Amino acid sequence: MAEKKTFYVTTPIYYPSDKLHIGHAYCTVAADAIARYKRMTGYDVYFLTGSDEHGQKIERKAKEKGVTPQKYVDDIVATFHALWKLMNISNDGFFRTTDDYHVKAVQKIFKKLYDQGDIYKSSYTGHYCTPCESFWLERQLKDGCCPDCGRPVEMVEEESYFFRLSKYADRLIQHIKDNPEFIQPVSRTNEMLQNFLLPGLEDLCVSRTSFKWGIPVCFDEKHVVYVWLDALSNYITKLGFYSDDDSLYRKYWPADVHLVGKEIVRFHTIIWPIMLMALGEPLPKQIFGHGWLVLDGGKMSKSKGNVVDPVKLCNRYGVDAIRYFLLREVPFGSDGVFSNEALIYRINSDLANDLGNLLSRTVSMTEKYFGGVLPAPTAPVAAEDDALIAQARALASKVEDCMAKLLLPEALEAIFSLVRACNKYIDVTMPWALAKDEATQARLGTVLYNLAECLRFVGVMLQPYLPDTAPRIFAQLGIEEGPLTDALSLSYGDIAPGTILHKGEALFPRIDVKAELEALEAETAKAQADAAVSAAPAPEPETRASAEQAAPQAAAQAQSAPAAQAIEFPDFEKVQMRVCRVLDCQFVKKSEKLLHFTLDAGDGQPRTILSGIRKWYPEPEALIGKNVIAVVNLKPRKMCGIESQGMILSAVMGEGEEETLSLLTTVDPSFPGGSQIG
RNA sequence: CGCGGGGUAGAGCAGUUGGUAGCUCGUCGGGCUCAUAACCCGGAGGUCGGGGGUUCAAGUCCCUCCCCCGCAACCA
Repeated sequence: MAEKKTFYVTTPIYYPSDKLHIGHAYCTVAADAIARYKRMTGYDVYFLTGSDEHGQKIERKAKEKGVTPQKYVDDIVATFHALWKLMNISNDGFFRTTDDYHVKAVQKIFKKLYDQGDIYKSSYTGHYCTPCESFWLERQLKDGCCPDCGRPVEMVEEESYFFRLSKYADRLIQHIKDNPEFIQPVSRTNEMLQNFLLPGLEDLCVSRTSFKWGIPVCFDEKHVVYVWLDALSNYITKLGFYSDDDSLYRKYWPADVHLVGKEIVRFHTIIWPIMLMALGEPLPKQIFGHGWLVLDGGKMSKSKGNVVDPVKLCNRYGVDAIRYFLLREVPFGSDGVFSNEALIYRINSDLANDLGNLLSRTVSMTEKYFGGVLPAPTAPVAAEDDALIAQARALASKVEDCMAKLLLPEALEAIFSLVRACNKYIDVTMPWALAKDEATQARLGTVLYNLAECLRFVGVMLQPYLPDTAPRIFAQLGIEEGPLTDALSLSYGDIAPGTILHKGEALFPRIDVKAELEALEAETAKAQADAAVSAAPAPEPETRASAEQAAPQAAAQAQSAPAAQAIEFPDFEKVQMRVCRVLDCQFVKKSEKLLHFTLDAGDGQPRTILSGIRKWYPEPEALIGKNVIAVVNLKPRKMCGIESQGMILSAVMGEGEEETLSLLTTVDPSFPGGSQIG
């Protein structure tokens, strides 16, 4: 017998800084359905998921809790395992970035890339906050200060290792063009090409010295390997790449699909392939960027108390109901909407009304009319039988077509369309009428046989998606796990006449929509109340969003800020401010934030300053003729192609969405442009 | 003119090479009584974002405008 074809599918490795939410569950359930489907159709499958445990955030959270980082992640990773067990996830391996084989392999990878010159040492200049020990990007800074602690940052030059992404960019572009399947859905391909690849890649800084919780660079222990390099490698190190035993790697690599969220498509389609190219290894066949499960009432956030917890949902409605919803509701490559209503409607209409009820009526009638013994299909085949049987026979290949393109909702739709056809078949053939007449017993038997056989097909095809439910269907149909439940030998007419059917519990009890929604709302309200209480004493950045809190907090910061950092007079003297008269003010095209000011700053010629205040001054003409105050000796900087020569001062209150801003325009209008401020 | 994706029944979506506008949910009416008050059928409901053009014929092709959503850039 020929070797089975292999299939390697992965999820991202999740970050154990908190409990997993419904979005993680979605991705993993989708990967699980794919893995199960491939196993069912004869592939030798390896399905990998895991956790991404390094990085500064974990280090810090552990410190806050007073435990070691390892202990901290161990505890959270235990909840990952529990969730995947609960949700019937059939992963073959569970990967952790803290596993020792991984640490060693990543060190070897780093060393190899260094030795061959793809990683080089250089220096990195950035904004550094000493107390927080962190570098920040220009755009992350808040008013030029550390976004975490609000203290000023300084420009620090630090030595770092860089990865020559640029060297491989052309090869990657060619690969993407030659393999349209590589990035799915295709719309992401353009996004990556146009936004990153074609404009030119910058070399990537791939080491850090600002924290310790990571994989040390083996030849320079001050440095820790950049978390993405560390994390992405999981897909090969788990298979034994660069270890004593790389048989799994040789067997399963390259991966058939990396399933990833749309937010990390970029890392998987640029950094990861280039790493593999540099290592001389084959690239994965496909990166699939799935959409998100978006909440009806806005974004999920802890402070709103509306984070959807998959554990609660599974306990309340059953794992398969949740799996079904996730797989059915999120279309290929785009977002799906999560709401309690949508969930309950799906469960009721598809699972309870259509599928569960079909099984129930079929088994009931067989028991009622034939004592539970499946009759033989002895009547001549009628037209309606033909159509139904044809649809059943076509099911497996239809599902296969969908699965080949990872169209999971469509695969389920195909299965449920057979379910609906069965319900219709019952209506058309009217078994209860046939039962009343001795002469139509053979026809009645044939009808029930066809229904049982179609339900077997449905059960077989549902196995990858609803692994708990399929066996329950088989149990009521009286068939054993074996050839009759095997998708590869699925053939119409194999269920034996004489099989004993048993009516069992309802597959999916119907949910009372009104009562259920009320109960759920009560729970949400409670969660929100809890969130409000817990947020008050310890407002973290993430939990600070509620409107009531934002303003007072910002005010407190504003008052304490001057006290925090006293500067010497010479420092103050360096800043030159002047009164400026607004000669002209317009929107900057292609920007939604910037206003373009033309000012008389007493320079003898107009001065251009850009200011990101369009939101508060939607009518720029109204500012013409006013006096504003500006810093005029700030280093000029280009934005949107225009050089801005200074900064206009304004008062700011609140932050984020709540931020309110007012230009300082109280200067006596008789003062001319150029008047000194001091 | 930064790149891309969209605007089709109350909601969510399909509409292949131009040829009667469909599906799921909801709604209204009917049928049935085997079944989990489930199932089946039918009706209502659409100027296919606006305008222009090509064509015997445009949701579909071309031009143009408007609106939404991602990604990128941008608060000196």
